[in-house]
Amino acid sequence: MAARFNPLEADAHWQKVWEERGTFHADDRSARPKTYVLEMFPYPSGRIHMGHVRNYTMGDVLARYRRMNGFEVLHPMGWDAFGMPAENAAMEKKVHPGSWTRDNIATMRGQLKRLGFALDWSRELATCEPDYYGHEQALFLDLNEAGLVYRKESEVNWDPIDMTVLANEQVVDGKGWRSGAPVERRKLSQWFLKITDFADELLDGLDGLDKWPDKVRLMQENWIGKSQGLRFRFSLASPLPPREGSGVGAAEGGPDGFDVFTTRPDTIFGASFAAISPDHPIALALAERDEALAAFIAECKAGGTTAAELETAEKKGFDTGLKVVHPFDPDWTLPVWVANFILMDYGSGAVFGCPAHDQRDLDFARKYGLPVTRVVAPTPEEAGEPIGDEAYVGPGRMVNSRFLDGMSAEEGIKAVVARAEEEGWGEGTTVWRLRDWGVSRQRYWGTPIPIVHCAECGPVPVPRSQLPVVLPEDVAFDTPGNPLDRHPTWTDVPCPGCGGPGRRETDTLDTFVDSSWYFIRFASQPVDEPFDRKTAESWLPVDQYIGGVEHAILHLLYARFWTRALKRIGRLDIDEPFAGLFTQGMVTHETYRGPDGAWLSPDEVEQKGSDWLVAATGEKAEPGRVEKMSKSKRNTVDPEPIVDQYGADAVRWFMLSDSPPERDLPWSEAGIEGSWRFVQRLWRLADSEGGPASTLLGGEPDPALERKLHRTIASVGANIEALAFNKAVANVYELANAIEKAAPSETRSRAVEALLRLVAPMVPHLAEQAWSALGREGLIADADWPKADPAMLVDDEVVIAVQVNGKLRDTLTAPKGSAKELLEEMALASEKVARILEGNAPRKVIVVPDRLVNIVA
RNA sequence: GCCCCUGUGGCGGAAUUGGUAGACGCGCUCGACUCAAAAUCGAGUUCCGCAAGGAGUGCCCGUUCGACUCGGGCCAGGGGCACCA
Repeated sequence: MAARFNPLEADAHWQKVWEERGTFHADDRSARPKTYVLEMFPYPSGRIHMGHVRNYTMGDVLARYRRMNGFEVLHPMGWDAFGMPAENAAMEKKVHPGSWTRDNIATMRGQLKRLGFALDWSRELATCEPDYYGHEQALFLDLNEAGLVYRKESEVNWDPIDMTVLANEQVVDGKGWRSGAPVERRKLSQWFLKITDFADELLDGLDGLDKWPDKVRLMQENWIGKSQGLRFRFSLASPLPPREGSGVGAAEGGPDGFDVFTTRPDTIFGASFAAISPDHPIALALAERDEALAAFIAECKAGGTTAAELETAEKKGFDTGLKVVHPFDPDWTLPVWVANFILMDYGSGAVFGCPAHDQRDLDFARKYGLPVTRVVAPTPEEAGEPIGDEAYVGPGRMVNSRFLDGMSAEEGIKAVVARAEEEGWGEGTTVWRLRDWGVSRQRYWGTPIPIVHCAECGPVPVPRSQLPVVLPEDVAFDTPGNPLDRHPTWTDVPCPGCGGPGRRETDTLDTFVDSSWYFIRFASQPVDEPFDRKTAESWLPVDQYIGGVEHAILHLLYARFWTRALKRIGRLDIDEPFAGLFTQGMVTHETYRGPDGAWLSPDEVEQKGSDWLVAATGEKAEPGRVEKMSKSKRNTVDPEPIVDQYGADAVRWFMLSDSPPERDLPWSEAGIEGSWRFVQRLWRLADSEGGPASTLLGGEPDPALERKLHRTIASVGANIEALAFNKAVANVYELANAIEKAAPSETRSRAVEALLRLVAPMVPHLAEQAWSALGREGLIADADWPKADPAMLVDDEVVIAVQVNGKLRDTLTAPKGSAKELLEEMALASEKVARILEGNAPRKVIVVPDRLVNIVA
């Protein structure tokens, strides 16, 4: 064997062998049990970053481990290839988004291949190619036919410079993130998917996802935001006031009331006002003839929408002079205010204010001098207690509430809902925070929405025979806006309905649609349809999905919706797309700032004593926090040169070591050096067995090493299964240490071979190289995972802790399963114990068999 | 504001159901090898203390023979949602 492991040669060699043999091709018709391991596919931004390396290494270890355990593993890779960065690059660098994207894919594919991932590259897909998005268009039409798609006017963030719609995340302090222009609210006709139809099942389905992190389930639950309560109608005590100057009353047929929603109908007798949103139709109608109100509404809209501004925003209101009638008392009227804290797009855009039991309402009431009446009291004594600065939101019994008095709050809720439904002025309802999914994007680089607009027929679906609707290639980005809008040879087509002049829909689909079904296409990719149902169902759901927590809500919720929608329309009988989910932490690195406050890259600084200096100038530098690698903080580390220097295995090993995978991993030079050393150490260990000449014959058995080996086999497997890679790595180190210390023996030879199998999923190139150097048949990738002998997992002797008053004083060794009496006797015989007891008899002795003896003095 | 997570050596972190805290790695110290260095190998490394011993898992209480682990109350850091009625 060579003295050193040479990753530059070995990596390329084994990657070629795996590829030529098709080692990691997933066979749809395999008789082995199937498993599907998937990492979130990357956006082809240009180059692979450390986050990708970490993500794909984790999935790879699991995929290779399952393969060695007899599974047919589907582990595919593709590209989430549509999106804005390609268009931005087109504008800045004068390249076509398509060629920019495809170049990036080529670069990144090459980088991924150098890491030796066990991927089935024959299933590679890119969402920007017609053979993917054409099928997506077909699925869109399926959903449309099923009534799950609709078109509606909706407000969007419009950037007047870039002439495009911005996502909320792209609006920074009310300005476009790129142009810096103040963002306008515009109404546009947009396409929506009816995700709200699935709100209940998406919520209920979370309960079954027991292999998801609780955190993600909770985030989705909050996002879906189910609120149960009462929706009821307030009647206006008098019609809308006369139109100014006209002397005429409210237009006939005008509103005679409005709906409100509450989760606390029990507090109805604590109502002291009604409040409507500044966007409420009644507010808008009143504003037409009331300049003061119009000014107030304008003021509300001017306020910032950032979290910090909302936090400090004052509760502001405007008394309309209108009154509504209390539903339980025709003689009781409440004033109607327009209030800045009422949202038009939640519930009905109107509420009743119960200041005693809602903090917002209380702040509002105190400011405008409205009455505050307690209607819930935690104890009878507190029934008469006035409300101070804090609303009472806890449980209690109803007071000052007529027929509700004495009930619990829960009983009160039921009673009011029952009465409202009986009398016909309200009903128990569920209100969701979840909104329908607006999928229209006024952009070029996305899946064209397969619709043609016709003056006669309205929006008409493109016939399936004409799919895919392919993006035109000849587009220019020298003018802002969507180039599809000014591309007549593409847009102007006959209406599929009547044959008259039609115009293609120029909106493209949100890229989250692309990622809502790619895992299905990976499982089955026929040419003529999106997927073959039987084949897809044979792989799905994804057994283990791994990715960043930043997708905890949107992507994962959309994919869950899409899967359920396909089920509802009878295309795929899968409820949940991802049975297991794991969200990995970020790769972080130290940060530094120079004397001018500018970020410095870590190799621009050097340490001198306890100070950090700018290497070039000798000025003082300030170390910052260890943060997520980002270009702006200048603390990124490009994986490729690292792979050049240390090889794929050292990088992979580092990604798995030390930090628990769900937590952040701090990158360090010392860490990668350590991984490199360990890879070489594994090689020397294999080498110590003498290469192909090693016979595995003769020598004495080594029972201690044997036990260590079997323990390690069991725990490495369990830890990989649990994705606790850092622990699996620690187990491997322990075994390696034990083997190194062991004298040559038959056991030691077998231990080395087993060790290679154990590390094969993590450092596959080294494992193959050593396997072959030891003259073993075939590939270690095809080898079986070693079996742990259960008999070897138990010791025949155990070390027993001897405590006095719970403090460790001594240890003793006893045969496993020794009687309590024997252990107690042995413990009391301890000199150290005797010294502490000073001849006094112990008050009590607790013996935990095979564990400890605790003497209470 | 509401909800959630995390606090263990110089650092990353281990620790079945409450049962020997600090596995494993990094770093550091000393030693071997070397003309020297790197690599490698050996020993050590929670803190205080020469030692005996004592203290110790963010802080304070509590439950227990025994608490990193369970309960109550704080503090700090991170994340999610957010005038959600």
